[in-house]
Amino acid sequence: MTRKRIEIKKIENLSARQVTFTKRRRGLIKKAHQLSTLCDAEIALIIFSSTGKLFEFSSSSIEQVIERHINLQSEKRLNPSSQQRVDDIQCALRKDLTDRARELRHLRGEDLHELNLDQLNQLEKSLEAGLLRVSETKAGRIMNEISALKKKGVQLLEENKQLKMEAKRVPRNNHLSGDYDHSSAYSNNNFDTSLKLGLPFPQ
Amino acid sequence: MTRKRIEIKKIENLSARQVTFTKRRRGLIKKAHQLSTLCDAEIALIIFSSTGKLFEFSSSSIEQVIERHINLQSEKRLNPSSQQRVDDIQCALRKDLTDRARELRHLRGEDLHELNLDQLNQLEKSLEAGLLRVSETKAGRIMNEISALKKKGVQLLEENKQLKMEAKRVPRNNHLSGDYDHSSAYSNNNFDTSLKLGLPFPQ
DNA sequence: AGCTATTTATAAGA
DNA sequence: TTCTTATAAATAGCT
Repeated sequence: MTRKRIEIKKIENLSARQVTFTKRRRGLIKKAHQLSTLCDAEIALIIFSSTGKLFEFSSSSIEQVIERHINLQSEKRLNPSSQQRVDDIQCALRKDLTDRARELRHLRGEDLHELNLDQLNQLEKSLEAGLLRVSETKAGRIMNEISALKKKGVQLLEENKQLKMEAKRVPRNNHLSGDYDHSSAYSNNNFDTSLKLGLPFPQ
Repeated sequence: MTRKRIEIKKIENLSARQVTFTKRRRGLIKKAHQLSTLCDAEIALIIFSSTGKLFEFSSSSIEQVIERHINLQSEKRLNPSSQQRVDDIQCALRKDLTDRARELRHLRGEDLHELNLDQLNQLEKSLEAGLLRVSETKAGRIMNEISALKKKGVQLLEENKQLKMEAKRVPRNNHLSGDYDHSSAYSNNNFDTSLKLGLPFPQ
């Protein structure tokens, strides 16, 4: 609907998806409001983001609209008792849980026999994309840690110099330990960070 | 929104209202569908016309979306007397669900900022392992398909030979088409299976 | 969060 | 109701 026409299928890029979700969600709710006002309609709109966050709009009480909807539907199936409803909820929850568990198993490479070649291909692509992102994030994190450590090293070095200068000026009356020169440990800018970070590879 | 801008208030003219209702209802449902598809959101849309007619859209089961909505709202009220145990169960289920959702997002490389370096390392290892298994499974599947195709090829070749021999014995009174030698298509054991399987790479 | 170039949606008219 | 069209509104890609 703008700079470029887009295909209506899941937006793979996370941040783009989030931006679009925010924009279109607002648009959708606005349209729902307009329709209810213009045409005197009763509307309930429930939106769960992929992260599980809830957004909703309703021309009146959303409960009321849902109630009305349920009534209409359940003239066929008897008005479900509250116990029945609780059971339904648990059933739905369990189903969601099972679905996600299956998805997780597949992502871990388990129960792959359930999948056909197309699905395997898709899974493989998804894993590759995820792995790429994780690796990139990790690399960024490591670089940050290295920078931080280097900075700290320089700081310590400075501090050390200061201390030594002061020590020269002041006659030493006490011989506290730990007073030797640490600078050599930091003089090499490429000191081994991997040990401190528990990395799988040395720098 | 078109020939003329209209004010968002109830359309008094009945037929104009009905026309607008029809058009905008379609538009709204279309937008809801697009949002659910583009952003992987779960959406339920319930519309009652002023005449009481019901229209609805839902990305999955509308009941399921409503259940989910009710769940969130009704943790507070909903037979709070006896159902503490039920609530506990649901609470646990929902927690599981959230945990798994988070895990899935991480495996897809989303929301990685939540993780520390150790967790990222672990995640990376898990993804690598999963990817390896998927790739292996896929390779195995492909090999099977290739074997099956080869076997089929050999079979056809045999059949073809048989037919040709019979054709020689029997004086040909009819000249049905499709009677030429297919064997060349299969004589090369390394014929390109990837085309038939729609693989991302040629063998 | 804003900004536009475009795409969509749609009010009015046929 | 359906189609057409002029115009308003929504929004994808950028910044």
